[in-house]
Amino acid sequence: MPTSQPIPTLDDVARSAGVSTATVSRCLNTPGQVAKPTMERVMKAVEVLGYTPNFGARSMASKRTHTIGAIIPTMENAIFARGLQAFQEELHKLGYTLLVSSTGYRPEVEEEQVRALVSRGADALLLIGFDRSPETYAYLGKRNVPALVSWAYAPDHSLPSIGFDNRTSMQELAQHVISLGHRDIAVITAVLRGNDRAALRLAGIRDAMEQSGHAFGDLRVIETPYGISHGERALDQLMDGGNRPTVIMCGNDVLAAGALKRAKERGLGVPKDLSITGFDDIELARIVTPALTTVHVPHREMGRKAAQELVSILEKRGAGHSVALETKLMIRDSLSLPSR
Amino acid sequence: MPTSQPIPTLDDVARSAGVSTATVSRCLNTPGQVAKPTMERVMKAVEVLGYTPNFGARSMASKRTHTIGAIIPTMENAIFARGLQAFQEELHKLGYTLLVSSTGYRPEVEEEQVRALVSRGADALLLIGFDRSPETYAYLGKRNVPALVSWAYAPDHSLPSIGFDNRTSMQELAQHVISLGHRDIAVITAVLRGNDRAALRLAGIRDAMEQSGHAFGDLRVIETPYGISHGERALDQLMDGGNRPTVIMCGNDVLAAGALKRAKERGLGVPKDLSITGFDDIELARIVTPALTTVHVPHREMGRKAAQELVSILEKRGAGHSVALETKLMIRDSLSLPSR
DNA sequence: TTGTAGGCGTTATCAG
DNA sequence: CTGATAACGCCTACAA
Repeated sequence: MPTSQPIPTLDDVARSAGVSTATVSRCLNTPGQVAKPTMERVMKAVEVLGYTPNFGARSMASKRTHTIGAIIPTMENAIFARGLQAFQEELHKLGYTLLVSSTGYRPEVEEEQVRALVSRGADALLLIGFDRSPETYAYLGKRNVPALVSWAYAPDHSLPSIGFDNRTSMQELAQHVISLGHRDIAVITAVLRGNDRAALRLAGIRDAMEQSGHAFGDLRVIETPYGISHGERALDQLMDGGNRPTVIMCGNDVLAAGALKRAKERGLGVPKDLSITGFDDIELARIVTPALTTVHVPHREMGRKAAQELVSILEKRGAGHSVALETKLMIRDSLSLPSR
Repeated sequence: MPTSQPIPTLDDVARSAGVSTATVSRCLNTPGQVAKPTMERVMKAVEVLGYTPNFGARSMASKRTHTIGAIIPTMENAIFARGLQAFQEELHKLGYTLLVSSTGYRPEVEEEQVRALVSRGADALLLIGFDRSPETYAYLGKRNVPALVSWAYAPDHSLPSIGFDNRTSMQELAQHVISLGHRDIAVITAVLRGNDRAALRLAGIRDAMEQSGHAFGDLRVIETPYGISHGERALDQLMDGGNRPTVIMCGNDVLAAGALKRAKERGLGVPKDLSITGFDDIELARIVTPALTTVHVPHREMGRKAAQELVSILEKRGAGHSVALETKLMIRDSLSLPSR
């Protein structure tokens, strides 16, 4: 039975090393200003007592926490998991800690989460996309919390962003689809409310259609939550109705994978009878058969850059500037000429 | 240009509402003990000033942070992402916040992370598996930090665990494989160092072989990092050598998906020429063609239960008890009788 | 180079 | 039901 030791404090270390608390604090924070022998005595005491500084006290006294908060829709989405992992690794390198919180794609809880992270002392925040309540923006401004938007790019916005242009990226893919001859297009998109990335991708498809000058059947759009099974169901809805599309463009790879799976189960040849496209280029896209034609997004790079920018805003006290990352069309096998 | 307002404190709220700080604190923490009109005045002031309590100060005064830390190998692994998401959702329901940290599968950094989380005031910790340095265990004991192990189950260990028996789960799958007639088995496993889950799964395969009483070719084992591409490479190694296996059992679905992909590229029919099995049953397993025969692990339930147990340990001040979760064999299409 | 002492924003105890 | 007031553990001038 381990004895529940009292947690050692700076004071305990000071006493044990025979110095003042100020000296111990200096050993830990500004090692340069301490004489070597003193330093050694102190570090020894730290070691022996198993001392770890109390974060709350430290942040209260110094007004800085070296903590950065991130609010994402869900970690279960591979793109966020991957970006966040890179974000946290980079943060760690830079001496910061990550505090995560997820909304579960419920935009209405974001403000509460922002407040929670700020109250926990987050020095700055990483947010996904621009679509959020005015109250949240107001709070951020009022508290003067540095914040950076990712997974989106809009240089003229009040918040700096590090990401990519969802609209033109999807537009490029749509142009390619159209150039192949597709005129009956359907879309499976993530839920649009509170999700500007999804909305912009859909807009990109419409842009491409308009600009092509061709005539199209009406664009059927199914809006559905994130998840393979939702992609499967959406495909059924699309194919059970009359006038079937020759191509289904999906808002992300997961929906596309679901649609693809279901299409095959229904005996449809992909891409022979039906073409399907994705977005994101997660590993899943390479693994399914046929491999998904999709848009590659540099999630890891985005996470890394976001961390660097946030820290630079914090330490250089600058305003932060936006960075556009390149996406890339990944031509694979799930898209071909239309079957009819 | 937003004016950078000074951050309001309890004091500001108190002054603005014409009450003492104690009353404001009570309004926020024990609303029952405050008169209605007072309450309203205070909440109004809170609203107007945009007050958010300072976490550091609060935790310092109350000795409790309502924060639980989790240290996982990486969020990029879907099983952890999923479990963690459920963990955080449940925690949120129970009024707690999650602090995450990842080791990137480098066991040597875990102790530092434990200290970091504890110093940040984590009331308790969630850890993955049992394989860690004695120093880490010692620190946990010394500081008396409640900790719970997940993704593993060992009721007789010093730390309570909520998870499943990796060894017998894999053993069951191996028994099934053997019962089908396979005698040339190869294994692709995650790196074993610091990963008892992987080691136990491998042991489970050996158990099944021994207990079957059959004679086997020697068990070739490839140890490789996490990732689809590593699964692909491992398959090449296995199939480029002489005496090819009739089945490859993989330590997780991601490695299996990589192996499967590569096998198909090499023109091998799966399962006709080669059977492949996975472990975890992530969505990927259902999506690939042929669908993976694997072992289903209730990741979400594990995360949820872990959160509940941890909070119960904290609030009932009990020792915590271990819970074994059931895994389930998922018979799908990537495994069949051996081809020879 | 080292020590002293005040203050950071809350909560909790104890009176009223 | 409400108000003083003493911690909580650390940092940082300022002094020595």
